[in-house]
Amino acid sequence: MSDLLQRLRDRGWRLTAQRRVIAEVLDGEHVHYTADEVHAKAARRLPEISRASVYNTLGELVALGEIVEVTTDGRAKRYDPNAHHPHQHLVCAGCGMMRDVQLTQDPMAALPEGERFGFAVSEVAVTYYGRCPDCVAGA
Amino acid sequence: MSDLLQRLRDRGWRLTAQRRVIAEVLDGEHVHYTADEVHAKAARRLPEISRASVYNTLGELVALGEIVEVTTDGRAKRYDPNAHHPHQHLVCAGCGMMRDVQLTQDPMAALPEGERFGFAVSEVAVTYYGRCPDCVAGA
DNA sequence: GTCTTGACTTGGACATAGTCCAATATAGGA
DNA sequence: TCCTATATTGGACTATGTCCAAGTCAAGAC
Repeated sequence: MSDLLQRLRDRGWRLTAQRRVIAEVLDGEHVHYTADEVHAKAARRLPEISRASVYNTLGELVALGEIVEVTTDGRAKRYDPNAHHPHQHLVCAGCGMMRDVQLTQDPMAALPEGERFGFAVSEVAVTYYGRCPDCVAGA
Repeated sequence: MSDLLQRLRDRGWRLTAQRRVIAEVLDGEHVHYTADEVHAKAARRLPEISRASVYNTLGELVALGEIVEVTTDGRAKRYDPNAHHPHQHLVCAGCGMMRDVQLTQDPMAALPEGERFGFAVSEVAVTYYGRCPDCVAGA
């Protein structure tokens, strides 16, 4: 993620303070923040940053393939900066916490040709649901 | 689905006109309506039905395991009455249309023990994304 | 058939997540 | 330093979903 700003500059992005702060917030190992969480964390460094800029920037980063939008429940979308390493997600049904997981089989291979109904299938998302150790202990 | 009303009655449900109409709307082969779509279709038969009743009834049916709530994008949740036959979903990124699909491998088997991080994993959802024949032709 | 009662329904206010837009500010090239 | 296309801003607006007090009604008791 450290060279993200360089890649964006190479693509003709204007490097504003807002974009820089948002990129910094997303820089981390197992980060899956909602747009509002990104906004709150960004605002600690740049108090006047607007929600609109956060939504704009996240949308642009998704379009560029630098981050991935993840929807697990019907709540807020989360943004996953680990876009360059294919992986799936494990979600706690209690607290919503998310972890990246690696599968031993390619899920795309599990969908036979006869079940594609003429679709041009391009992506697959696998989400596991359960209770994290904290929520199991708490319940 | 035809015996759904009987099952509900057996569980002590009051059989109201609203619940009957909602159950009828959900009765179909490959139906994946949003709550608002269910409300619109129900209102054609029972014009005074309220949105609150639709949300209440759908929530109760989900809790009873008679239908399954499906979230694919960040938009409205969809409700899948095909709850008694395990399956996954294929979604058109263009128009949002959904199909049920059967996989050749159990996706739960693809998550090794070492990737469970102490979670009590109970469910898995696999969603394939692509473009349906109509959207491919239209684009 | 009528009564009774607790479960169900209703409309509207409220909450949350996200989008849109016109006015303003600014990064970066000339 | 200036210019201008691009980015940011606040606030209004939309979509989806939740909550609640008041009124209604299904179905068991008689």
